Amino acid sequence: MVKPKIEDVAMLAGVSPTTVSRVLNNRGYISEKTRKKVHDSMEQLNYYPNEIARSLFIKKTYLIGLIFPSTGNPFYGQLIFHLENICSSLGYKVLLCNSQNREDKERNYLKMLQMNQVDGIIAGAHNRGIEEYEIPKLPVVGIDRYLSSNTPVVSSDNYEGGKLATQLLINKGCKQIIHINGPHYLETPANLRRKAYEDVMRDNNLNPLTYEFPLNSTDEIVINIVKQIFDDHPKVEAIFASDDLIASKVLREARKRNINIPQDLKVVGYDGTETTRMLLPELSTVEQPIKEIAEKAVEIIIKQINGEHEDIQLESILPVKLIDSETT
Amino acid sequence: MVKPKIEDVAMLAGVSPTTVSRVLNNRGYISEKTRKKVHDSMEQLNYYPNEIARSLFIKKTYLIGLIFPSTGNPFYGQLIFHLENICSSLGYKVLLCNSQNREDKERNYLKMLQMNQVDGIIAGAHNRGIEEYEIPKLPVVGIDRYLSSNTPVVSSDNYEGGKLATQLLINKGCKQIIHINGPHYLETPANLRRKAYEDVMRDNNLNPLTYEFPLNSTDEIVINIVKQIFDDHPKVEAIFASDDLIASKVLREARKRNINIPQDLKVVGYDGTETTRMLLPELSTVEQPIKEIAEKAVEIIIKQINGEHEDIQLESILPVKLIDSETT
DNA sequence: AATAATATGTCATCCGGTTGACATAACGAA
DNA sequence: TTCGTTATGTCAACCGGATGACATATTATT
Repeated sequence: MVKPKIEDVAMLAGVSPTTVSRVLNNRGYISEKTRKKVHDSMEQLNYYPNEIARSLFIKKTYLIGLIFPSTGNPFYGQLIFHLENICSSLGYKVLLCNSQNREDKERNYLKMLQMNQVDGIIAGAHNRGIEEYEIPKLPVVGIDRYLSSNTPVVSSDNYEGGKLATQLLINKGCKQIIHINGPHYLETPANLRRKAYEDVMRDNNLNPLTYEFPLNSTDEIVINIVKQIFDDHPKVEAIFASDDLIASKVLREARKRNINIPQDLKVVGYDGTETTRMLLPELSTVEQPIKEIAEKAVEIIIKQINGEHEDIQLESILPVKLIDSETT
Repeated sequence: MVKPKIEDVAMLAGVSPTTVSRVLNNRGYISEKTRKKVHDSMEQLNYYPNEIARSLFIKKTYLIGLIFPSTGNPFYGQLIFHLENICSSLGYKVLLCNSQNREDKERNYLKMLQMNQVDGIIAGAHNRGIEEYEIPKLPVVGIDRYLSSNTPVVSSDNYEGGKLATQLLINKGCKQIIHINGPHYLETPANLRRKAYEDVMRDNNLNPLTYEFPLNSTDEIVINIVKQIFDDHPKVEAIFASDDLIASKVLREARKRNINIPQDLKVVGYDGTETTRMLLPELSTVEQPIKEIAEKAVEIIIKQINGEHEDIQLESILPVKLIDSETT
C-alpha cells in the first residue's frame, strides 16, 4: 500500500482532483456537502498532503534552520526549546544543526540548509571566515554572534550584565576580582561582558584581570585554569565567570581548597538557565532572558521572510537580571 | 536574482541539463573536463541542488523526525545532541519537535512529520492514546517509551539501575529508603526503576515506599512532595529519586533542614547527564549510556528505512553505570 | 424568465530535478 | 577499417500538488 495522493482521495470522494485541492486550500466555491465528503475520504485513506510537492510549487518550505553548538548545553538547549516552540506556533518547522563550534560542520550545515530550501536560518555559532552567511535573499538572524555586516543580531545586554556582576562584587567589598572568559578573538556581543568588567574595575581604581580559555575547552582545561587562578592568586576575593558551568567549577575547586563561600570568595556566573537555577540555585548569576531572545529572533526572521525589511533593527539588546544568591 | 537551477548551470557550462544531472548524480560517462566545467559553473552561480525537487522524485527525504518533551531538559538535550550528530554523519537531517509531554502537540507533530515525508521518527514522548504511532510503512523507534506493540524500543537497563541504586543504599546500612518516581500509569521502561527498587527492598525485608509526582509537575509541586517526605518521615535514611533534577531538590531541602549528607541522609539520582555531572558532581547517580542509546536508536531506524527488518530487536537494553559519589 | 452567484469538472502548465530511451560523435584498440 | 567504449545531447515522462482558464451545471435572486 503506497501513500494515497489527491487523486485517490478524489476517486473515493467521487469528485475531481481539483475539487480536493480546492478543499485543501480553501479556494473557490465548495459546498459543505462536498467538503465533508472530501474530508471523510481523506480520513478514511489516512491521507496527508505531501508538503514536499506543495513546497516545490509554492517555493516556500516553512522550514527554519537552527545552527547552534549543542542542544546538550543548558543555555542552547533552553534557547532551542523556545525557538522551536515559537516557530511551531507560527506554522514553521525546525531543522536542527549542532555545529559543535566547528567551522567545517557549520559550512556543511549551511549548504545543507540551502539545499533544503529553508525559509530562514537562526544561528548562534561561529563568526569567522564564514562569509557564507552573506547569502543573497536568505534571511538570517544571529543570536549573540555577529554573522555578517548586515545580518541582524539578537542578544541580551551583555555589557549591562558584566557591569551588574562586577558592581555587585565591588559593592560587597571585594577588591581583587578576577574574570574568566572565552576567547576574545570571537567578536561576539559576549565580549562586552569582559569589557564591562574591565571598565567597571578601572572606574573603581581596581586592576582588571581576565583569564581566558580556548574555544571548545574540555572540562579539564577549564578546571586547570581555575586551579591556576587559585594558585596564582591565593587571596582572590571574587570571581566573575562568563558562564554558570565555569562558575560551578570555581565553586567546586574552592570547596576543595576549603575556601568559604561567600565569606572568603564570592562567585558570580552568567546565563541563569532553568537547569543551572534548578541544580545550583545557590549560584549568583546574571540571568539572560532566553525566551525573549528566542521571541525576538523569530520575530525578526519572520519579518525578513515576509519581506518587511523596513522595521528590522540590526541589533536587538534585551535586558538581563542580576540574581544575588548565596555565592555573593 | 532568483535561485539558479540546473538549466542555468548547464547554460553557463555550455552543456545540457542532463549532463549536469549526470555530474550531480555520478551516472553514465562524464569526462573530467566536463565535470570540472560543471562544478565551476555551479560554484560561480552559487548553485545548490534543490533537495525538495529531488526528494519529490526519489520519494525519499533523508529526514528524520525527533519527538521529545524538551531540548531544555538535560537528559533530552544531550540525547538529541547525539541523535542529531549521528543522523547527520549518516546523511540524514533532523526535524525537531518539542512535545512538552502534551498529547495534542504530539499528535500535531506526528501529522506534520508525515506531511513532510520524513523517512522515520524517533520519539521519546507520550505513549497512551497515540494509536497514530501505528503508521503503516513509517519506521518508528521509541526511546524509553512503548509506542505501540510492534515499534522497537531502546532504553537503558532501568531495572538494573533501580537495583544498583537501591542495593547501594542498603549496603551502606540504610533501612528506611524512599523512592520518588513519575506517574506509574505511563507504561515506560522507566517504571522498572521503581519495580527494581520495590523488589530489592522486599528481598531485604524492607518496606518499599514510593512517592509519585504528576506528569509535567512544576518545580513547586515537586518541592512540596519532597517536603512532604521529610515531614512524613523525619527519620528517612535514604532517598532514591528517579532523576537527578529531583535528587537535587532533595539535597536542597535536606540542606535547608540541616540534615547532613551523606551521614544522616543518602541520596541517589538517575540519569547522570553531562550537565548534572558538571553542576552537581557530588550527587550519586545511575548514569544512562545516552550516546549509546542514541546510536542504537539510529541504527534501528536506519535498518527499518533500508528495509532490513530481519535483524531488528523489538527491545534493546543498554547497561547503566552506578556512580557512587558524595551523597552516599 | 433572465441574471448572478455558487459549485464542480476538464485540462494544461508549472515547480526543479531524475531517469530511461535513443541518437550521435569522438576516440582508441583490434 | 571496424567495433566497442566513452562522452554528450535531445526528448519525454514522472514525482504530487497548485493554479489559472474555461466550460457547464445548479441554485438563488429579482
